[in-house]
Amino acid sequence: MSMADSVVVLDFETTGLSPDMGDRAIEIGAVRLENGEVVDHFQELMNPGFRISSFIESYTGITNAMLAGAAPCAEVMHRFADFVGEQNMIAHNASFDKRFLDAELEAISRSYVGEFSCSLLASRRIFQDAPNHKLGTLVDYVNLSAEGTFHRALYDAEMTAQVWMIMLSTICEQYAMKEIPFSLVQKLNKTPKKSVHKLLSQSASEG
DNA sequence: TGCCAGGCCCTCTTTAGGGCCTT
Repeated sequence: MSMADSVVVLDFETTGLSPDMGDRAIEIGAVRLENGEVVDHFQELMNPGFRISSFIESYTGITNAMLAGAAPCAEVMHRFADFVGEQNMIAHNASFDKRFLDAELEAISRSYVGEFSCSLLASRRIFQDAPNHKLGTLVDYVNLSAEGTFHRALYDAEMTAQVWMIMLSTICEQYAMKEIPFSLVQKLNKTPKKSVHKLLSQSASEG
């Protein structure tokens, strides 16, 4: 895996489900993967400028008291944009995190050039026998030891990264491939389930 | 103030509905 194939696995905690409805990020966590290893990480709380609901406090464990002392979203997102650089990104249900990344970066007139791939869409194709494809379920399914707290940004990003790497290893073993280019995972994300085997077989035979 | 999404995927589908995922 070359430098160009290193990726940032990220996860947002937010005030709700939709930036279009006024929801904001309250925490960003991320790890950078190179050669199948975590080589860097990022985690910061950020103050959205208003009180978060008791539901979000209990869901995430992030309290209004914790956010009162946090830097504003704008300041944190500038640092995160620098962390991401030009790299591609992965998230579990990437469409969710992408919406918040887009909204928070637009608010500070920053942008990114990397592309997203989704571990949820990939797992639905590769781990078709999993009971469901929630992150916590997949962590159990691939026999990872879960010794942290879910619904905190860095921990969820770390777990997503571990599940992601096991997914790639599973593909490599089943199809005798040495590496999985990011472009192939993006194709996989959009391939109908019934065509996944054909896609991976052809990719393997093309070297 | 309070409203509260959206993309994917299946099926009893395509003139649609509902479950799964994310906070």
